[in-house]
Formats: sequence, C-alpha cells, structure tokens
Amino acid sequence: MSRPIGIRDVANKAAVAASSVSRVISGHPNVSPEMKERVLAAVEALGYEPNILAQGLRRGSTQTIGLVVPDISNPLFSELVFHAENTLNAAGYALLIANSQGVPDSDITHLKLLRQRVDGFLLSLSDETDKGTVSALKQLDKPFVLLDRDISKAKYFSVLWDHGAGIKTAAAYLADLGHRRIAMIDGNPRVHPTRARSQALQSAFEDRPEVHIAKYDASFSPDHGERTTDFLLGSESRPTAIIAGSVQILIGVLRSLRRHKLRVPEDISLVTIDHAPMLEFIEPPIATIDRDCGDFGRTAAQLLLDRLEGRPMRKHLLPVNFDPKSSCAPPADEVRPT
Amino acid sequence: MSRPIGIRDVANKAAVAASSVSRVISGHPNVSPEMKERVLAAVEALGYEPNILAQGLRRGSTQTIGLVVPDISNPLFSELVFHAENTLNAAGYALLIANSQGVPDSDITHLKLLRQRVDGFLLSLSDETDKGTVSALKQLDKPFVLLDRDISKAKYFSVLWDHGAGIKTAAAYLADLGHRRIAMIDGNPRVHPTRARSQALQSAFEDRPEVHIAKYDASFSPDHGERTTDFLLGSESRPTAIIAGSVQILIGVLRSLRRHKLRVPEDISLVTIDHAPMLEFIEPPIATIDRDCGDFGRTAAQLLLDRLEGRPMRKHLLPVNFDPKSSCAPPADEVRPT
DNA sequence: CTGAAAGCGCTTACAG
DNA sequence: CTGAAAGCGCTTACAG
Repeated sequence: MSRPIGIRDVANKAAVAASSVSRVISGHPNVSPEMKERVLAAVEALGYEPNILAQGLRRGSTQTIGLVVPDISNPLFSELVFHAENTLNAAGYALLIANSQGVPDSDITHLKLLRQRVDGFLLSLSDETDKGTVSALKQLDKPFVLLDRDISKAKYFSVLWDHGAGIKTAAAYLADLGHRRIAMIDGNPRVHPTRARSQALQSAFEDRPEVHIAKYDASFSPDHGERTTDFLLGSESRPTAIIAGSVQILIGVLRSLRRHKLRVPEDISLVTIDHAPMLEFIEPPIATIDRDCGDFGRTAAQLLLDRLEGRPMRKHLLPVNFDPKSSCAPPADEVRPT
Repeated sequence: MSRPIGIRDVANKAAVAASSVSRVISGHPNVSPEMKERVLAAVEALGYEPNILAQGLRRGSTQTIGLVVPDISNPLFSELVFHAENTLNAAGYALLIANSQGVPDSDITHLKLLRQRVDGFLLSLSDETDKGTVSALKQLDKPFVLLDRDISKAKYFSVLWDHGAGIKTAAAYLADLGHRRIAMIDGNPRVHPTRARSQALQSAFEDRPEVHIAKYDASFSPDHGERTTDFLLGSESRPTAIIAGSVQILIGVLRSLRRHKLRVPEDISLVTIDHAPMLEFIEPPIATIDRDCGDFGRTAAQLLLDRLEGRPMRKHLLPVNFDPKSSCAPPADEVRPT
C-alpha cells in the first residue's frame, strides 16, 4: 500500500551505506562476509526488490529482450518463443513480445517503442525489403538477431532455416515420381523463406529441362491459395503436383480442389509446408516440409546473448525436413481440358 | 553512434531551460507560443525522444500495459491482442506480451517481472484458483483486468464470455433432437470457461430429468479428448452426443471416433467449442460454439483504461454463439454393447 | 511564463 | 572493505 521498499530502507535496516547494499546485491567481489550477511538478511526481511527502471537508467541496461513477430498466433512461434524465453531467462534476461500483424510500419513502431526498454531484439520482420524497416534497423542502437530473415546487404546476426534444401528435396521427389509440371504456390516474396524457396526451385532442375516449375508468390493467405489453384486447374498446362507454401495457403488449395472435386493423389499430387494440428484428419495424409522450432528458438536466443557479449557476427542455418506421404503419387495419364 | 540526444541538448539548442522543454513536450499550459515554437523546432532538428526509463522513474508511470496469456499460439488470442493493442495505443499506451505456457508459477514470475515496467495488466491466468497466483494478485500494486477469468471472492475488473448460456443452448438443441445421454469433455476446471460450462450444464436440465449429462473436465489436450472418448464408447451407457470443450480436445475426440470407425452424426452427434482454420475440411461440418475475440479485446482494454483512470469496478459479460451444423442429428436407435 | 534546484532509486568511480 | 558523492535523464514544486 505504502511506498515500495527502496535500497535506503535496506541500508538503514542493515546499518550500512546504500552503496554497500548495491554491491552485495550485484555480486561485487569487495564485500565482507559479515556485511553481506546483514544486508541479505535485511533484503529478505523487507522483501526488497531493486527498481528496474532506476537500474536501467543508471546502468544503461534493462536485462530485457524484445521479440517482434508478424503473427503470434502462428503455432510455430509458440514453440520458438518458449525455448527462446527459457534460454534468455537462464541468462538473466526477460522476454517481451510485440505483435506486428505483418505490417512493416508496425515493425518500426514496435522497434521505437521497445528500443529504450530492452537491451536487444529478436526480430521476425514483416518485410525484409521495406525501406523504412531497413533504415530503422540501420539506426537501431541495440543489437538484434533476425529470425528467418535475411538482409543480405547488411552483415546482421541471423538464424535461418534452409528452406531451399527442403523444397529441392520435395520437388526432386515429385520429379522422380514422374511429375513434369509442378506448381509452387508460395507466400510473401519479401521474406527469406519464400525467397529461398523460389531461388532454390529456379536452379533445382537446370540439368532436367523436362521438369517445368511454375511459381506463384504473393501472400500467406487462403485466398491466394484458392485463386491460384483455380487458375492452375483451368490452365492449358495444368500441373500434376502442387506445393503449398504454408498452412494458410494449403487451406485455399484444398478449398479449390474440393470445389473441383479433384482427388489427391489420383488427380493431383500435393505437398505442404509446415505442420498443423488438424492436418491429420485430412485424407490422404499430406506430404509435409517441416522444421524444428524449439531448436530455432534456442539458437536465436543464444546468438543474441553472444552478440550482447560482443562476440563476432554469425549466421546459423538450420535444416528442414521433408516427410513424404500418400498425397504424392505418380501423375495420371495426361488429361487435357478440351 | 554517440550518446543519444537528451533533454539538455534540446534546451541548449533552443536556449531555454530543461524544465521548459519538459513543459512544452508534456503539454503544460504555461508556455509562451514563441518558446514553444523554438523548443519544438529544436526537438525536430535533433530528433529528440524522451527517455522512457527516466520519465517512468520520475513520474511513476510507464505508459505500458502488460498482457499475460497462457498460450499465445491460440488463434483466439491473436485477434484479441490485435484489438486490445489498438485500443491501448489510441490512448497512448504500449502493449507488452508475456507467455506463461499454462503454468501458474510462470504467471507469477511474469507478474513480478513486468510489475515495474507497466502501469497495468491484462491477465488471462493459467489457474484462477492457484493460491500463489491469488496472493500475488492481492499484493499486486498495479491495476489489472482479468480476461475470461473470475475470482469470485475478490472484486476484480474482468471481462467474461457467457459460456454458460452457450453450452445451455447447445445442450438444449441436442436434447430437442432426442438425445438423452450427452457427454461433455472439457478442459482445465481451474479457469472460468470450464467452470461456467460445468455449472450451467449441471442446472440446465433440472426440469428434464430424462436428459442425462456426464461431464469430464481435465485439460485442454488431445490426450484427454481421446482417452475420455475411448472410455465413453466402451461404457455401458454410451452417450449419443459428445461436446468437445476446445479444438485440442476435439482433435482427441476425432482420433478416437476414427479409430472406432464411428460416423458423425449417424453413430454419434458432435459439438465443439471454438472455430479452427482446418475445421472446414472435416466431414460433416461440426456444430460450433463460437465467440467474438475482437470485441473482447476492445472491451478488456477499455476496462483497464477505465480502471487506470479510477472509474468504479465493472464486469463485462460477452455473448457466445451456437452454430448448429450437420454433425448433430437425432440419435440412432439404442445399440447396447453386448 | 520561466529557470534553478531537488529528487525519482539506483550504481559507480573516488577516497579513505 | 566501506562510505559519501555525483549523476543516469527526466519532472515538478518552488521562486521569481
């Protein structure tokens, strides 16, 4: 109810100077055992907790890390956050999360907002090519680690998944089954995952010109998935296999396939990226490119801790996994729409 | 690169005292137009931004709100957060999120951690009956609003959904179809939603003793859903309708039904709580009790703002919606296991 | 209307 | 090893 306990209250109770209390608490070496004991007893008795704002003001550090993500409801983030937080907590840092809804301006706003409250950032930018974001990052006076984002012009710390390798494996699997027209419906081309996949597919079949790849990058939305699938199914050179770039896109693809009454894999093969809870009830089981978020969270947090301690710049590339399922089969004999 | 711009730099540039700069920035009435203009020009020219820590230390307020939730990956929260944040931002507050993973001790830790960094809290407790949590709340020296949590002994601000009304509507719908044995598989009984539903079901059929209700509260997990369904399907008085208390529980229920090769609604009717993205691909469409999270987020934020401005205690009760679908049908003729 | 001074609660050189 | 003093960057009575 009354004014919270301050360092002076502790000092009075222990009959020492405030500076001594500070030394004891911060683990300064020069403290006599007797004084340390008296101070600790007083801290305990009064339930003293140092004022973080005052500490931050004086020290210039807050022992807090800011995490900015485009979509906290993505289950991938949940696990990432959990492990990142554990790693940071173990090192004495708290984790604060901000949600930017995929809006670059919101990234920037949160950066400004959190800048003075944190010692560093974990950043999953909404758009790694956005001019405002890039310049905000350049001016940012706090260390940060990019999460599955890559700004190649700049030498930033980042943790990346190897999306390129994953998509190559999946596409090669389809090609080996006999598919010659494969379509990739992917999301926002302004973030690393989409770009990495796009580039990898581009170069994947340079030595197999008989395999045709069509790519449709736009947004991680059911709408994009549905419209693009509609378009593909109506086209002259209808693909025999579709790769959906995210769960949201997959939802759209499935809507279109259902409406066209097409069967998987008899009429068309299907691969999707990332697992989702309800996926198991969809028939047939869908081949999935998946990734380990716990590992990612730990790695990212550790990288930021390294950065805070001044260790040299590093990038981490984490593997993704392709899990073939019965949604992929050899293509049916050619059936052209009349 | 160098030391950030401080209020003294602005004061020097504008040739006024720091106190005058402070008055201009905080909108103090006693400032001459000429000085105001000079100061504003200097602020602009130097790109000055007040140090939040210093302001917080001096004023005792941080213009920040803390949100603690058990599971940020729950899509319901995503929308809630978005609207709560908009409302708070409009009032000049920032929103910081912490994830407690459904662990009461983590609630308490985050409360302690954030206490000095925020002016108030939005709290979705992991366990509203936990002794540690309740006492931490009692000692908390910051205002807060409970999100779909109810600690009836205490007079706290809270926003609640009317889960009781929703479940009554759904159960009555099933009873009117002819169901006489209805099972509710629900989650954590230590939070308001489960408790409200449980109580409502208890009293719902007092005037219709022919309708039997069985309730199984435990945890919002697929495992609980699956095991309980297994048990129910093997029991003497197998229910003719099941209500799943969450998407996670539904997943378990569906796993069990699939394994038992039971058809919905021919063999058993099904109702679930909350919508999920992939739900639309499950056959048949499942009757759902749903709720508006945007409205909830706005209401909760507004309530906290009210509280911060000292307005009297209020609780808000928001409606939920029952959407019947073809997963509900009259029960088949009794088939007892031999 | 404006400025000089004190102080929010800490930490950290600086003496001793 | 310990204490007194200065100061982190602000705001707010207090004079004038």
